[in-house]
Amino acid sequence: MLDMAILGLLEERDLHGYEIRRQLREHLGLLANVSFGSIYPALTRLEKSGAVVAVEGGTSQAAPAPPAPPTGSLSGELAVLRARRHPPTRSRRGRKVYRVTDAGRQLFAELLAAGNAAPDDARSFGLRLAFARHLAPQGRLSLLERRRAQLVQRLGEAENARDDLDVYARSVVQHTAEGVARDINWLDTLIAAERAALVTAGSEPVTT
Amino acid sequence: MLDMAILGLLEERDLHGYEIRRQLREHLGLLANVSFGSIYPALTRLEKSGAVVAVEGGTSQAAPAPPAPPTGSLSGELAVLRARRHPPTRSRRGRKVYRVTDAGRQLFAELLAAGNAAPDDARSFGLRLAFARHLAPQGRLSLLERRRAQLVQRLGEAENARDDLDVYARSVVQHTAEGVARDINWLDTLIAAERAALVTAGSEPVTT
DNA sequence: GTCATCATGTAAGCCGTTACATGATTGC
DNA sequence: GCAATCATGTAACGGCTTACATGATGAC
Repeated sequence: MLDMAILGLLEERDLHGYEIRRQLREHLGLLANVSFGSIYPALTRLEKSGAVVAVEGGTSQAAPAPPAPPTGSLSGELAVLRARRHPPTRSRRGRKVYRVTDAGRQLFAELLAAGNAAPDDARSFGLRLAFARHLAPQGRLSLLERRRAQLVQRLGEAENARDDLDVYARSVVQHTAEGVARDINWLDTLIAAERAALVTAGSEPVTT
Repeated sequence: MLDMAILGLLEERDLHGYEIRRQLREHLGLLANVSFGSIYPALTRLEKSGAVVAVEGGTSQAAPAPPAPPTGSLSGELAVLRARRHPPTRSRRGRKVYRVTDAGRQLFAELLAAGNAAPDDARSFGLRLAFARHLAPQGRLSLLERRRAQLVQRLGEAENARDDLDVYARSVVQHTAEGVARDINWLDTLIAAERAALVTAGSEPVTT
């Protein structure tokens, strides 16, 4: 899961470990507490497996990045600008900047599509959805629908909402259930949007 | 954390591993997927450390349970009734039924109070709150307030809500933030209730 | 010159998982 | 008598955390 997150971030632009962590915590919010003790080994692993390479950065800033699909990605450009803001000067010592390889991109695609039935928890779902733009339209749709089905089931099972719980336990259970219901509504709007996009895609170009 | 959950459940009534698991998934919803591979070792560990004992059950049903503080616990009694519903007959083979000891109760109290500053994640907080009735009023209050502070902080940090995210990532971040805000509101009502209870406790007996 | 921040890494260990192995009891 | 469910346990491994160790750079 961490691997997927790292590859996903590197798909936008080249990064070093320290930066990756920051992106993870600020950017995504999910995986907020991921520690260096996880990231560096993960990067080493990915490098050994050929999914990423360390570009002896110097001044070489972000790769042009994959031609960037028209799907709303001024994000990349803005990011480059911001990165330039506090001066890139010289490559501060070590700073191993990593770049994703073709193999890495493929691995990312697999990881993203994987768990295509595996009961993914909230975190892994959130992460996948955050990278959903790298997914084919149907892939997005099935991701959303799968998640929805899971939540519906969970809600159903919780319907045995025991009344033999004390105030506190009951409050927790109830609040959780409401949260799940809310998530389902959210998913419904997303699913509707995807469906709409799928339909219009046939006739006219999508305008995000 | 599992230990705490197990002890908490055993504090209501004696249980065997299989039942514990069911309670965990149906009852609490949290820790829904906890597996036997976790539970049995945990029970063994707890038994070795003297926190629980295996009562060679036979027909000996739930212990009278600790005198049960007046704080709304008809739950225990109802539970005993239900347990009796599908016939206790004879003790089906192995069925190691565990009972919490005094040491176990003390351990539970410690575990419950612990992390009294440790940034507890949603799960561990939910679990603690679910067992909040075993906590002193001030303990409950500080549990709630600590959690609230954490969430507020998290929301604050997320306020750097980047606008350079694509549709999907942004949706995830936003939805998550709304969820946190919702949690804070919930905590506020709980905190208010606790405060009110604290105040009235001085003058008249609490009527839950 | 010293402190905060940036930056990388290693080692030990926790907490849980999956997969496997086994067997009793009940219902049909 | 066979399957489904109840019930307990073990072994291997995975992923992430904490704590530790190290050092460069920039600000003041």
